[in-house]
Order: sequence, then C-alpha cells, then structure tokens
Amino acid sequence: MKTLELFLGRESAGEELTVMNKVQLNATSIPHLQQSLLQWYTLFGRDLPWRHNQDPYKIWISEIMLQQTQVKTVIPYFHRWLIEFPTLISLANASQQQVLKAWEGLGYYARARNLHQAAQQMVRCHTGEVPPNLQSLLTLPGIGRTTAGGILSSAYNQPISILDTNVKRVLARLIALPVPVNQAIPDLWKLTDQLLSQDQPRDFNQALMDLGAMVCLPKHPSCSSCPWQSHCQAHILGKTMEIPSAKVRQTLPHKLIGVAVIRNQNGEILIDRRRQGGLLGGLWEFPGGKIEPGETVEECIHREIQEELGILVTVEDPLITIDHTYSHFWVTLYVHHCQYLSGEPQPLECDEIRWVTLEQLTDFPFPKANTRIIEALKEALTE
DNA sequence: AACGCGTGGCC
DNA sequence: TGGCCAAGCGT
Repeated sequence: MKTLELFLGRESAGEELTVMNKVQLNATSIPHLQQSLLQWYTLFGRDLPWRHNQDPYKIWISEIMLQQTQVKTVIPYFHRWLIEFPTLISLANASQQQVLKAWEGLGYYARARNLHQAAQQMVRCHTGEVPPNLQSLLTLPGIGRTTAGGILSSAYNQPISILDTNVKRVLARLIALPVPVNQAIPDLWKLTDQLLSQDQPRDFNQALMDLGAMVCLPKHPSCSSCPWQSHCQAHILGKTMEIPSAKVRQTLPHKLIGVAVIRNQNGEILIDRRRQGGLLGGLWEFPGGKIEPGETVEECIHREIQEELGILVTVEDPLITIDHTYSHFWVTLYVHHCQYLSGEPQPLECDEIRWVTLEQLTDFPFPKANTRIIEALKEALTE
C-alpha cells in the first residue's frame, strides 16, 4: 500500500536525523479526500467578492488584504479599493500617500507599501500584468509562497498549493500532528502538495480554506458536518481540541508616550510622516515620544518636540488619554494641547512635516490611535 | 530562525 | 471583557 510518509520532529544537532514521530497518510485515500471536499465546497462554499471573477489583479489585491485579516474586515476595503484603483496601472501610477490612505485602518501597512511597489514592478518588468508563474511572483514584494499559490490557483487555475493558517489547522488535525505546527512546516507543505487536486486546484484550495474558516474552527469545530470526518485522525482519536497546540503568548510590554497637538497662530496643526520601513512607516502622526523614567508628561513632550522637530512649545491642557494595543506591545498616549513658540520645524527624526488645518487632517493616512486624537480634537475645537 | 508587524471580530 | 485569533511576509 502506498503511503505518504511525513517525518516529524527530527532532531538536528549535526548528527544523523532521528525520526521521533512518523505520521502516515494512506495515499489511496487522497482521491476520496479531494472529491468529498470539492463536493462539500459546491454545496457550502462561501460567496466572496473576489470569487465573482478571475481577474488576476483583483485576486492579488484580495490575497494581500486577507493576510492575517478576517474576511469580514476585508470586504469593505476590497470594494473601496477597486473603485479608487480599478486597474493595476492605476495603482502603479498612484502616490504612496493615496495607497496608504485607502489602506488606513487595515493594519500591517507594509502590505500597502509592498502592493504599491509590486504594481510598479509589474508595469516595469511584467508587461503590466500579474505574472502567471511562481518564480516571477515570488520576486515581488509582499508575495510569499502561500499568496503566490493563492493567486496562481484562483486566477489561473494552476495546481500550486497553499499553506495558510486555515490549511495548517485542517491538515494538523487530519493527521493528528503530534508536534506544534511551526515545527512541521516542511511536512505540511508536502501534505498540502500531495492533497491538491490537479484537476480543480482553484476550487480545492478555496475549499480547504473554507473548511478551516467554517467547519474546522480553532475553538468549536463542527466535526459532524465535516466532509473529512471519517479520515480525520484528530477526530478519531478525540484530540480535536488539542490540535494544533496553542502557542504560548507572553504579556505585551507597555510604553508610556507623550503626544503633542501643536497649533500655531493661524490655528494650523503640526503633523509628521513616519519614516518608511518601521512600525506604521509612511503614515502621519502627531509628534511625541516615550516618557523617560522620572519625567512628567509635560517634560517629555517639551523635550521630544525639541529633539524631533527642533522647535520650542508650551505644553498646555491634556486633550485625551488613549490606550492602544499593537501586535507586539501596547501604549498609553497622553495627548496635550501645545502652543508653538519658536524655531523652524525640521524633520529631524521623520520623513516630512506639515502645518495643516483641522479639515485637511482627514486627507492624510493616520494610524488608528491617531484618528482617535483627531476625533477628540474636532470635538474640542468645535465646542 | 525567531521576531517585527495593526486592527477588529468574537466570546 | 481581556485575551485569543485572523487567507503571512520580510528580515
């Protein structure tokens, strides 16, 4: 009997590889797994906007937006995006600020910067099309193996597999993976490769993700309605809830930040554009910085504004205090009204600075925590 | 190879 | 309701 053998949890350390666990999937069951999943998909697959046609550009946009982001969150962004950037050319010709503004609120902003760069790269090197092959796709910023597989299977119906969070969970349960998912990535790629339907790769990949998103849920999987129930080793062994093993999360560090809403005699407000590359790169913000030990908020803001912009301000009343959680830390922003005193503002620690009116603020892309400052400011100034 | 990278939904 | 989680990629 043919079997697909997956060797998991090898020991490394220079010596000969030691097989700690061997998981086998009966190769003769693969056609049945494919057919039962595809049949389930025709009955229960989701009706999603990016499944309405096979335009590679739209498929690409959806794949990027969906990285680490729920379908429900993506849908309105996807529609707005296609109105503003209906074609690959229009995206390539847009400014980064336009692109970031359309992305505002979606998070992981490197995705938007990469999308913009990749569009320009496609125009320069790929005749203005989303390249229909794996090698070329992987050279584009923001496109890794799973996204490339998603694009090639969805847009071109090519038999390229994917391994996203949903697929990892489904496959880990299917074979009752005895180690954490992250320790078995090469094996899971082999498995998703082996399972992929060569006849219907588009539907198969979409079906696999729908199964993970609708049935094989992290917390409460509906095994009774799963087309793979009779093949699922986790279900057979009663280990569905333990697989995949949850990853340990450590508590997020906390940062205290002083933030300045600086207004000049004309009532204009000073904002700065964050440097490319790092956290929230390319987005605008109200200037400020970390409160040092033993420092008051007022002292911090006065110092930071001098260091970052080379100007003097008087720190006045508090405007708002905001707690905000990022992916790897959380902050408390102590936001104060400030009055501009002297000096010519310079972009010492940012890419650009601007004096803008209250109305103009909404033309710039801001991170979420800063849009809350803008709302508070509008309330304060219209009273 | 582990870590940096946002935000909102969900309970 | 605070914590977990989501169609990953780049470095």
